[in-house]
Amino acid sequence: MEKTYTLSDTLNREQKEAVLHTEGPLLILAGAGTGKTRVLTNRIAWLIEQGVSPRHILAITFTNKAADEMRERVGRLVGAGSDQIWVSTFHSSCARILRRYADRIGYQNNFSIYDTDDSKSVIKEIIKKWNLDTKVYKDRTFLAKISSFKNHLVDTEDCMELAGSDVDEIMTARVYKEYEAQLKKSNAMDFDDLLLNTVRLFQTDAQVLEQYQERFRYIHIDEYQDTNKVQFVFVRLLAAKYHNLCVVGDDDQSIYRFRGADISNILDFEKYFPEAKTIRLEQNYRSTSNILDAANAVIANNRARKKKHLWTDQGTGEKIACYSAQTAYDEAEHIIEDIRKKMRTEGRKYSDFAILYRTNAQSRIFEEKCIGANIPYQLIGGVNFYARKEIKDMLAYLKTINNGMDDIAARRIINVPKRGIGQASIDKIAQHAFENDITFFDAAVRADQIVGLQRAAARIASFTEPFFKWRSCLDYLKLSEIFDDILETTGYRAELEAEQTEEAAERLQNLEELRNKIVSYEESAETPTLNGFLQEVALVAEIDSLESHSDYVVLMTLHGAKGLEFPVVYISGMEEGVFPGMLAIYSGDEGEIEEERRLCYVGITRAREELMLSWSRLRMVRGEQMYQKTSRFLEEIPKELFQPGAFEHQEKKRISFEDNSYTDAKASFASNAFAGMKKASAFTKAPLDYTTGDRVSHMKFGPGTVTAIQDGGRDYEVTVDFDRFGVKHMFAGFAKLKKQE
DNA sequence: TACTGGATTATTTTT
DNA sequence: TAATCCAGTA
Repeated sequence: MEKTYTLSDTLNREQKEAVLHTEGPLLILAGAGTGKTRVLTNRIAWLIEQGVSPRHILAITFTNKAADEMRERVGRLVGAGSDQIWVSTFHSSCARILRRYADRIGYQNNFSIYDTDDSKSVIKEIIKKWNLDTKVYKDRTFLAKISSFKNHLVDTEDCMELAGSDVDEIMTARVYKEYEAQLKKSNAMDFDDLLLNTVRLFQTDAQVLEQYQERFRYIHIDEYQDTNKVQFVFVRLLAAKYHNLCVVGDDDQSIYRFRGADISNILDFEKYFPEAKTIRLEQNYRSTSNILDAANAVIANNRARKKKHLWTDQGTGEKIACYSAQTAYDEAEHIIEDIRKKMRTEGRKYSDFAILYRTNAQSRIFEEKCIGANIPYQLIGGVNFYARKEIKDMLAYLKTINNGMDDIAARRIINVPKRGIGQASIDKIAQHAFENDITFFDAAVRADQIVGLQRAAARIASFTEPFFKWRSCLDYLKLSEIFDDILETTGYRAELEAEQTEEAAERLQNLEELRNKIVSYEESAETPTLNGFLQEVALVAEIDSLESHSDYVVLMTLHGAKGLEFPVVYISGMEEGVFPGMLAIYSGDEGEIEEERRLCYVGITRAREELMLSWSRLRMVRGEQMYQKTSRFLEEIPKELFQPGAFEHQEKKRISFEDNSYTDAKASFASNAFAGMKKASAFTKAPLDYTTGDRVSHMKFGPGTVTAIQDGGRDYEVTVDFDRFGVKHMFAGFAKLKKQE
């Protein structure tokens, strides 16, 4: 008992309340940095302390990394037994359940897990097979729609019904149906299927459901604001028996609407569980008040949210820095320079810094600058390790060994490395497989019986034959040994070695790294299997690779930063069209802008002590230079929170492409930005209807006289002497000057 | 069958 | 800009 006391002593009143409320549904509204992880870990520890078996506790986290951390922290609190708790992500949990029971819903338990690339390949095949016009029907669109259907528990039948008589919708429904058929035939599930099929399993098999309800009597869901419909149903089913469901979330940090996250899950929690208790955590232990005030000011502009008051007693701290750059290059340089300066003057470590940006495409410049400045950095996101060609190739071999029905995997590697099997042959095999309703691999095995393939048969056999050997070796050879044999037997390694290029060397190195991962899996798993390895690999997130104990500057997207914190945070690209992104602006949907604003809130609240916001006037967007206005989010932060002088300096540098008024109506702001962007990107120098000496008028600055016009390449740079505001330089495309008659 | 080069087109964010 | 696609050639 006394152990529990010390444990609760480190908690504030609300936190303690949340820890002690163990029976019945509980909603913890935990603002950024209010110690929700501490509450969760202490709560789990308390449960165990109360005699609840660790076996009966389930905790769903957002990433594998968060799961590991939580398990470790609970372990430190309670000692032995913590390894019995299920702590994992939604996807891993479902995969684990399905590995046992997928056969009850018509799959084999060794099913493959398709990543987005694989799914895309399936869609592409369908589009090709049906000769659809690729101008009209995009794989991306189908994929997004199918994913959305699955997240909303809409099956192919429902989908067809919903489509009504709309031609495009009917086509989508047909593609969806075919896609499902393909995956089923390949004994494969995509990411969404993991959840959907678990729900189906629970709904069709009362015995299995009951078993897991009994097992998970105490359920915890972290980042609840980012759950979608299927996840909600999954949770509801599991909790239906004991009702001991504790969810933690912050509606202001919901940033995954695009993948189906349904904010009403958290907003309406009390509706679904009328007996629910709600506890709000509002004391922030992370940031200084300047940072917190900025975050609060930004998020206050959102309408769809629960009002809350986050506060801190960490002191006011440093004011917020900002930097207005000419180019993205300049911006990166300044940030890197700032890091170096702080390393010298404040005695910081590299790992104190995080550079955040809206899109992965922005990362490259920072990478370059870090290399140039000799700063060790860790890039999170971008090209996933497991998405690299050589990795996917080798995994496809492993998948084909594991699940011969996996057509996507088999097709991927039938001619990799080159075996002289061309598209024509591959199509014939696929055709034969289709006609005889067998798998692609099996069709390849009997290539010698397929009309027109006799000549290629030997080459195809050289592909299929080794698989029989590998499959029979599975029981007595180690995974890593089979891996080595694949590299040798297929000549994959030899082919790369022969290339003698830097790129090939890098690929070889990546393969070595993959081998290391196999070895470490073999060492850590209690019963290592090929199946298990493939599952683990399919569900790792980029963020899982973040090494929090080593000394690196971290580069990542704002999304990636969720749940993390850093002493010093840089948020770059604070420009309309970048952040908020142009899709959000174009959509005209205020909800989209609000999502971006939440993302901004998440970004700001990552900072503990120092925050710098930066933007660039000029930015290269898909090969085109674009001039953009500063982000509206910047305007939403009270000026007095910024470092004194920071803005005067900006004003000068910013000249006046289009003024950003702090007082002006926000509404016109958005439409201006839109107009400006469109001009900057879409047009090439419309002829001007005024010349030097003409009287013109500007929307904001009023009347003035044109004193100079300079051809700036893409646009004219116009100098105007305004009657009331003095001389300003501006680009004609932005200024929208009207000639006065 | 494999490779080259020109054309085309795409852009959030991630399990 | 960068990745992907397609047509024509070896």
